[in-house]
Amino acid sequence: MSEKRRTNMKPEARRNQLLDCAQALFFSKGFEDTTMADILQMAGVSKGGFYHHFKSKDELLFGVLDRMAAIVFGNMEAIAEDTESSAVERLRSFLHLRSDYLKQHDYPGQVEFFRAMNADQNNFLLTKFKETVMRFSKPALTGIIEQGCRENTMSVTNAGIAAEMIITLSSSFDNALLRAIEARGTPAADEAAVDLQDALDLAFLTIDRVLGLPDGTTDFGWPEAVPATMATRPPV
Amino acid sequence: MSEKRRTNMKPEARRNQLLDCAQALFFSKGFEDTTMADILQMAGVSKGGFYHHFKSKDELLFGVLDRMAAIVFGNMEAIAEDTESSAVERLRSFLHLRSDYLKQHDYPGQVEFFRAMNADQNNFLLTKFKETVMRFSKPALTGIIEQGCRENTMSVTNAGIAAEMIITLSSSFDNALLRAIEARGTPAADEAAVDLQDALDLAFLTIDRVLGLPDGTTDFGWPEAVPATMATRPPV
DNA sequence: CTTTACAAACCGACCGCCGGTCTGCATATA
DNA sequence: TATATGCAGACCGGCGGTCGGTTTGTAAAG
Repeated sequence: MSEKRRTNMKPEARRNQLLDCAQALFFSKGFEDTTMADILQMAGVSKGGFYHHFKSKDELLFGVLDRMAAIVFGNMEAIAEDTESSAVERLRSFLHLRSDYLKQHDYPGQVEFFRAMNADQNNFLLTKFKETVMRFSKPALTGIIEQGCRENTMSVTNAGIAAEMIITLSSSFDNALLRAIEARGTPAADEAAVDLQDALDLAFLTIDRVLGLPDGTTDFGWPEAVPATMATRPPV
Repeated sequence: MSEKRRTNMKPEARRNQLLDCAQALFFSKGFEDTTMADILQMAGVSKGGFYHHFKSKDELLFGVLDRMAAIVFGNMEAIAEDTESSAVERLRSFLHLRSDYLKQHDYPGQVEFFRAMNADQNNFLLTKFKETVMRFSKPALTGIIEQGCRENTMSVTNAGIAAEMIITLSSSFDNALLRAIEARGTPAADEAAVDLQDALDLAFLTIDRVLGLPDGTTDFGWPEAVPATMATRPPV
């Protein structure tokens, strides 16, 4: 009668499948609103099966983030190992990684993603995501700054601390971005767009000044970012 | 037989009592690890009684934070309404609110508090705390910066955005502070202390430069902060 | 080509707990 | 006594996680 189909898979394959399902669900429904039952149903595996591969739901999240980071920051190694270019050039490349990524992928989707990540229910996910970004990008940026100091184009007393500050700064305009996204299609949209542009400009101006570079050396790398953001469809 | 003691209280009194209990528990055990049962037991009230005054556990947290902020940022109004002093003086006063608070209260306790707040289980609490700080302090700081622009001592294009950035910056050394706290009593303590000092210095240097002030204009306001931190007792 | 043996993958009923609801009672005031 | 409201506590659905047991792949022994 009822077919009790069962598919044994190799550990790595099953692990990846579970990570796939979890990633899709976490980033659509949110971390807290995704239940183990959701994941199990989507993967077609039982509770016992799941907990054979992961020891908790949190670990599953960490697995997702680490896997993502490994992919997203793949380009970073090229910059990190680039010994030809000047420190300033490498810094600019580094800072453009984010905008390059945004431009190359479906931007409206990214905006929705950002919106979802900043909801209360995704607090934990967002924090862990930021931690992951910090972990993966700090070493490379530190190296760049150290090179800049050796070349006398940058001047800081502690490259690691400066790197940390810059990575923090890179998300200092998140608030403005979130407000701009929420303001799409409302009367407050124009003011929010100006604020967002100001926030972007100020963030990179600050990076210049922290490192002792001339104003205007660094930029977001996507001049049309603000209009592009405002042009995405507001949610119904 | 069993005495069914019951104490009807005035709504405001009961509300405050519940906030007191919740505050004590949230900041000792953490938000997620504090159950409703814990709070109810401590307050000596039933579930029905509690939910008559608050509609959820989250709302209780918001109540705690708002009440705290109203007290902690009480001093800020004096600065905000101070029309005598120069913008730079007011900025310095504003930035010293944090160190003044730390100095005046039991510092080892504050360190433990900070440590606890940064644990995973308090993620939500910490985020909401930061949001509250932002909400309460941004208007005052914006006003100060606007004054500074009028007086031509500061130069920014968007005072509100600059204020937001500075408030973000003020917690940019949280990472270094956390590492230093965790390193107390270990061989890595000295290096962590140097990093922390560097992070503090860089944060305020950055504030100077964001606002176009001479280097060294602003500071944390507590030169002995780092040794004082390292001297607190590490946990067993 | 079996048979046997064992580890690994997997199942799903079950558990403890948590935040929140609901019905109804106790108490203060008029 | 009538009414409003502070309050009690049994109850609920759902959650993440556990555990004893079953199925499956595999490889050595017969």
